[in-house]
Amino acid sequence: MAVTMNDVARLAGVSLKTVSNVLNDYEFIRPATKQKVLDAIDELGYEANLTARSLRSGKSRMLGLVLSDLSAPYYAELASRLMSVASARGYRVLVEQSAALEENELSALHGPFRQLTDGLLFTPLRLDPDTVAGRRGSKPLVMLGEHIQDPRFDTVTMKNVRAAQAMTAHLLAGGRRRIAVIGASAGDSTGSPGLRLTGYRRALDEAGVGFEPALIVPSEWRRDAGASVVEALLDRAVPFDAVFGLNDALALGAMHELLIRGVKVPQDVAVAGFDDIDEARFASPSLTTVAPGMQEIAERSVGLLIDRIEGKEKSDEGVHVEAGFELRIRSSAP
Amino acid sequence: MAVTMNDVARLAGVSLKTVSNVLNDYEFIRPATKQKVLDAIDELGYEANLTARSLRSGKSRMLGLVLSDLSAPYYAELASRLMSVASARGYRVLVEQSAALEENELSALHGPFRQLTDGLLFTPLRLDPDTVAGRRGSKPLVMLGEHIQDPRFDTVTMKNVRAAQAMTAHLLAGGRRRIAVIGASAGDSTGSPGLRLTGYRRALDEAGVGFEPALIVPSEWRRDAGASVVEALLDRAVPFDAVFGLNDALALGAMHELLIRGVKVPQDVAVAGFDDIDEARFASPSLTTVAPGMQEIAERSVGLLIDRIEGKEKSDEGVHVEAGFELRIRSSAP
DNA sequence: CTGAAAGCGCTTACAG
DNA sequence: CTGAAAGCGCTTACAG
Repeated sequence: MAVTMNDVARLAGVSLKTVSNVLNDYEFIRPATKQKVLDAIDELGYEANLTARSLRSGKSRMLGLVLSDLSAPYYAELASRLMSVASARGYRVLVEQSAALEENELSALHGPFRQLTDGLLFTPLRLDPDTVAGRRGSKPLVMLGEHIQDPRFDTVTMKNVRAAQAMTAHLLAGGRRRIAVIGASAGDSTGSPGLRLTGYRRALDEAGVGFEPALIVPSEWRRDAGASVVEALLDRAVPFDAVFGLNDALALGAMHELLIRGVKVPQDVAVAGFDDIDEARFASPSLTTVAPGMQEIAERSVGLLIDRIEGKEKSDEGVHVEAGFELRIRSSAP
Repeated sequence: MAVTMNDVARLAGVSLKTVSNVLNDYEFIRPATKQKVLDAIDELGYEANLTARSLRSGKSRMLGLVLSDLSAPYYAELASRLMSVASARGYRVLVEQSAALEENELSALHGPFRQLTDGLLFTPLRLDPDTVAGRRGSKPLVMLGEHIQDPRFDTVTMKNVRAAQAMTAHLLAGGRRRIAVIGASAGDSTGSPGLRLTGYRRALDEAGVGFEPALIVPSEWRRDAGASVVEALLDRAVPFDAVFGLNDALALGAMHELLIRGVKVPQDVAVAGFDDIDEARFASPSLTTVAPGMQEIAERSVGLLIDRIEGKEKSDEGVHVEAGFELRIRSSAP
């Protein structure tokens, strides 16, 4: 059997409560008593049982993280940083993949996953705000991303509109006039696709360039899907002189297909992405993209969630954080 | 307060034990009784408290996964699959990043992380076998990878030597004679670098090509490190006509640097990698690499670990699984 | 088949 | 500053 607090108390010749006091850094404790307890802990190799602590205190010091697919590079890099930040504050992160399925998002929101964790970092792709509001339970919840924009929720997001606008302006400044957008539908106005498309349209308006729906192509945000879309565009003979992929994975897939088809990047077609995943820097040609302040997103979201859990953030309304961004101009769209 | 089993028992008019029996699928239970309990559960929206269950039963239905860095693409893809496989068997995965630091590996092996989980999928990069054997505790442990090769441990690994040999033979068959290996030191013979280097040497021997230590360059297995190594090689004017990167990330970084320096791939220098991450297919040129049976590794390792946890695998000795591999011949080394 | 009781290992009022 | 006791919500022998 494992060593318990009782064993420690017995060896140190004190009560259970005193051991608990030492473990929880209670301050009014005689140094000699504390030392006896510490010695006993050391001698027995005692380690607190986190499950028991969790049952009694109602806190697990675990954060939940729900995202669609951990193997998508943006999520992998984000999850890695979230875990590091959480770890520095004494929390672990339990990840759940939703596969972008509504039922999985729902069960992550109010199922057993939820009671295992003290708070949730939630990246829904399907659920609507009212459903989330209805099922959110009483534990803290921080929304990551922009699928749900609702003042009721704490949210950490990025400057999607302005970043996409800046990137489009950059492409226009380079003389591109027929910029295909991959990863959104022409009618989108909400969520990451819609916001980024809005930024694109604003830049077009500012430059006096007409919006052409045929250049807006929906796609999953994956490499293979980006490649397929370019294939279709080329086969349909829609002329375009730039591709703005709404995330890097998709942009890299698109670029791959262009190069295979003998289209020169950036000479014939410039390519830009969004996310600045590590892969973007090392692609050939290296990918021009938007760096959305991932470290800032990680720090602010974990910080906000833990502050809610620990009662340090008490605002009645949702707290809204928008991380900064930078354009990374590289060879694919100089 | 949350709904408890007591509330369910009261509403259903049965004892606690009966509710527990229903929840745990005990078979000898009157259908009518069972229905009453099920109705009460439904009416109250009862959900079992996993922490309490875990404290009492000693099982958390969580698997630990320790790896150096979740943002490395191979680990991200592997973790994603491990989580899916575990989920299908009713387990969650709690991930811990070690940053390839010995102290982190140690604390993951026998610290609080360990008691939270029923078993561990462990990818150590620093610890030696005796240390692991001494601190492994009593819970099941499955080693992933080849840093530790020791009959005492359950291990799931890949055919490193034969795969590297096959890839090297492929490069030799393409007429390459000066194949630089990036990611190992000339003296390595164990661990992933050592085993893959051994395969390389065997292929050289078989072809009667001499081994040249100057062509073996150590490097972290990351894109940026791969790029730096190529920079150094070119600056030192070491002639080479192929690069075998011991993982894909590094190979892709190396390829990027070659292309920037005006070296043609594959005409001047062929490039091959190891892992077949999704990125390899969409690189330009697409990367020739080894597909190490990642899905098989995920299924076998999770399966073995859960079988150990549930007592279905009782072998006294370590079970050893070696997943198959395939060469993926693409444009970077046709 | 079902019930009453003990106990997993902690934390937390409550006394003193 | 410290002790004795209760209780978090389950599961599991033990009776019946």
